Amino acid sequence: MQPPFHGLTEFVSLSAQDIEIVRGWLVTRRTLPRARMLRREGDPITGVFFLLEGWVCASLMLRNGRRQIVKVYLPGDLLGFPSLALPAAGETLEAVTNISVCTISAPAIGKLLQHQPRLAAGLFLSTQKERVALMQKLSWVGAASAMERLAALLLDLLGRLDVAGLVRDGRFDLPLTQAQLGDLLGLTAVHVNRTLKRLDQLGYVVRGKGWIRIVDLPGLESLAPNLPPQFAGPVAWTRLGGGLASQSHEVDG
Amino acid sequence: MQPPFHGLTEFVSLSAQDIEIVRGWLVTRRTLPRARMLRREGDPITGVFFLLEGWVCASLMLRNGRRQIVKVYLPGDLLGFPSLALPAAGETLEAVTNISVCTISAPAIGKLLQHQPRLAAGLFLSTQKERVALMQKLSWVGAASAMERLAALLLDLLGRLDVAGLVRDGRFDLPLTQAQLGDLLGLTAVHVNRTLKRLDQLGYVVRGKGWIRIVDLPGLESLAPNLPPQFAGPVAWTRLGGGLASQSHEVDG
DNA sequence: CGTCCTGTTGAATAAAATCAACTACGGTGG
DNA sequence: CCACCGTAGTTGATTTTATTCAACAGGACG
Repeated sequence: MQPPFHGLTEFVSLSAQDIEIVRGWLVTRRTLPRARMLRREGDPITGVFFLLEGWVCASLMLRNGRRQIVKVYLPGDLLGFPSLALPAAGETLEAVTNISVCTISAPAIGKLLQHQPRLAAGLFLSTQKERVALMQKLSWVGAASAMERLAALLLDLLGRLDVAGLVRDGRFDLPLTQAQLGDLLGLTAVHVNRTLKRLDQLGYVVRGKGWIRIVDLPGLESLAPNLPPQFAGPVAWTRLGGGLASQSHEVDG
Repeated sequence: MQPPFHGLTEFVSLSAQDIEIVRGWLVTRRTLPRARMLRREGDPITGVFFLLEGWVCASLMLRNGRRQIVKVYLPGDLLGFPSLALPAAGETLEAVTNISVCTISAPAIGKLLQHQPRLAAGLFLSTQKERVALMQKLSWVGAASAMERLAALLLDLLGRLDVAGLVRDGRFDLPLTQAQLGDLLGLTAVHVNRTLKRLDQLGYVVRGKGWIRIVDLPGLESLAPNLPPQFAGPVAWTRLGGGLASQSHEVDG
């Protein structure tokens, strides 16, 4: 299987050395079974992960006993970056399915940030993209009804899985339990169940065990409170592919 | 007034050239009145902002007519980075109070990412910190009661304003209206009002017009669903202050 | 064959939203 | 100077949405 590098080359074109480094990550590849924790909140920070196959979710535990899943990671995603700013992990990373991941040590990231400006810029922009996605998720949970949240989530997953080549005829695997969907959207499992049933009855989706099919895409899109943002792509505002520009600290108002 | 650079030096020590660049930002300083938009969702991306004085909030509009404030920025914060990954702004930036800001053009950020590895690494980690904060906010909105959300928000503001030297005896200015607090926490203004009143009556806080005082800090902390995370600080996992290390793509499992 | 997990459904309950007044306040303009 | 208006805060009554509690069905798995 071709490693899913689409996320890394989205914003910048990598140098030969960059590519060599990324390929180097692959030697750490290993598989983990469903429900295994890659890390728990509070664990010391060892590094980050590159997900090759399967689904992973990042979650926070709250003192009131509830948990919030803050992100579902799909093949090609980089995991664990937020905790780099912390002395101990701020998020639990749990395999939702059997997965295949690579490990990248924190010092390796440090060296990369110092010596591989292209790759570093790519990671930087990729991180900003994650922030945008997180902001949108916050807007779903904070300001949308259960139906709107579910519609937005399904569209988000559809788009991201499509990029990874994991959608056929609008149908994709959905390995999350309804309880996990609830933790993700700030709803109870019971309410997720009722809402999914309603989406089904209204003809938006068809459900099977472990999968779902989007039947009425325009309908779902009109239900969703916002659409997945368009990203800038490699021809961004900065000529990161260009030669060495002047180092003057150019500033304008 | 000393410019609030505490956020920039939190993770890395800057080189002389880095510092020169940051000081260069200050020449773009300007003031804007309360309620002025720095940018609207959909505007073309010109660059990012460095907030010197006042409060700014970043928000998303939803199609259902509601809006979600995703972040309140305080003096010393860098604004607008997430939209660098987008062709058009993904967030509206609005001055909550009269403010003083600097502008940094997108190409300037691009050059910085290529040629100033220290500063770039500092911005990178600062961005990860923002992600952690956003993840926590998502957990409040998705999995906490109105009282818990308000307690967590007040503690967050207290801590951040304290760093900026804007707290005296537990009291700080709170220029947000109750409607804005509602948009921030995923509640209605009416419910924010009732909840604040309850926090007051229970002896956690004292309110005045435009300010609030935290009277029972331990009490509020026990109410909050999670505490502000500790950040790694300048002695992080990576020797960004050290000399040039080998460029080998070090990886471990 | 039993047990656990996941999904499903119903009934009762709780939390927050909605609707509607009303107050206080600051600014604006006559 | 004062009347007026819009904004922000407050409170009560009612409704909606989602939660909670409870029970049961189907499958997977040991």
